Amino acid sequence: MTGFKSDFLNILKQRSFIHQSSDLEEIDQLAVERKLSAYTGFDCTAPSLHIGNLATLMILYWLQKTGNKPVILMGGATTMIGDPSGKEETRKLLSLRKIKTNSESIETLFKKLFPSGSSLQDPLILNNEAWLTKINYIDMLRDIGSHFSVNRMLTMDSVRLRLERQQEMSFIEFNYMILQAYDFVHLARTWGCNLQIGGSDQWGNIIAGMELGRRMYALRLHALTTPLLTTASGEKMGKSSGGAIWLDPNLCMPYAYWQYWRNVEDTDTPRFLRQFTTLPPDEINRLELLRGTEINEAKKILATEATAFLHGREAAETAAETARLVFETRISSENLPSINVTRQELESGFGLLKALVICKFATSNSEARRFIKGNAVHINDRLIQDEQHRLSSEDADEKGIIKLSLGKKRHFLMKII
RNA sequence: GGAGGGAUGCCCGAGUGGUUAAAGGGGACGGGCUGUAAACCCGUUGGCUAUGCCUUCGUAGGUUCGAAUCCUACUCCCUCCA
Repeated sequence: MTGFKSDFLNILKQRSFIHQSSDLEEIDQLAVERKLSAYTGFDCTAPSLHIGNLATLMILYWLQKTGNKPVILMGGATTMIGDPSGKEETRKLLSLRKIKTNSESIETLFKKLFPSGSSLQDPLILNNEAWLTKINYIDMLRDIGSHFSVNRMLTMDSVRLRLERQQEMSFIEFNYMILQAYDFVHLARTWGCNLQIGGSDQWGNIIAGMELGRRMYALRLHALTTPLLTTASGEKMGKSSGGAIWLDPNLCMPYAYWQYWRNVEDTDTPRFLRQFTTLPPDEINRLELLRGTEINEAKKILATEATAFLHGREAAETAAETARLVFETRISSENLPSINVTRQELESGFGLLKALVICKFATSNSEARRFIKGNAVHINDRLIQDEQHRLSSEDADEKGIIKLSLGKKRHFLMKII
């Protein structure tokens, strides 16, 4: 019904992943013949990817699932330059060491998400450091630079928007596009890549690569971008409660990740179900029709499925169960974040303020005081208004657990041992 | 190389000698209403051993009873001219 011959494009269409593309018919044909080899490049500006990267990851997942080959490119070298696309100002240059540790930590995610067997569809994980750092400047200018028109580059959004706003654009950033274009051509020649996938802000960089391939070697390369992810209220996705939602479980626990999806806006739920779960379309259609409070059922499924995709089924079920106990039965689950406290430590006087700082609800005693003043702090569901309160075994339940709560949603356990 | 403008809290931005821990807005967080939603209303948004003390308006000095505000030097950014 969606009109493509390949499963790959049909799925992408159904799940609203296609924003812009080069010749879809050709991509369709390649996918049918299982000759599609698509790459996405990832910046190494942070130690983990975040929710904003998820759409491209999902596409790579479907690509592999439908019998084509995903190629993941770590931007070890391009991160040294800094992509100006979609950014209002120059990003500070990262130290080479930082980039290295970032790329290593991101790579572990890919190894987990795209396990290798020994088939043709095994993912390829590469780092452009391998070739870009070996380039000689004069050769580069003669072989590659000569194919680029500055006139044309100035019309690209990444450059044009900066110029129009009279914002600084350094020469190093101006070159970013050329390096990414070269990456595409290199991957095409060396590994047979014929498609590049990216967020919508990558369109200019991607077609620069397509054009370079055509000019240098008459290659037929293709482009596909995903819509920029925003929430219904128009915010960039992935920002919440003071920061990005990271994909690395060490930076964002599965429980917190589950909570993020549980708390999305109603109007986003159907789209997120399609994009970030692998549920069959029938099931999604059914969930989309839920309205009012029933939509909470859909959100729970969204949370569990999205978490399962990233952290595995078991972690997702645990998170779901923890949430169910905490929110629906008010029993504190053992799986909430916690620390152990000895009875001795407790008896020697354990201030509530200190406890709130330890469990990271507050960053200072002053902030903890403010929370208490604002009626935000509960111990075992009992409102505490005395900032001098000292924790004791009397605060614990029969199992010897003290549950600290900040607001309705954040809980932390202190287990007396 | 010459001339001018600027740097304020998470971000934007007002303030040009005392009532300024610094207006206003945004964001974030908390409370209320709800459905762990949105919208809306209210509150908070430097630190501490806390009716007080300490630190903060690019950096380092100085003037003054008193400085984000005045002076000097330095650093960085921007605009115009060459």
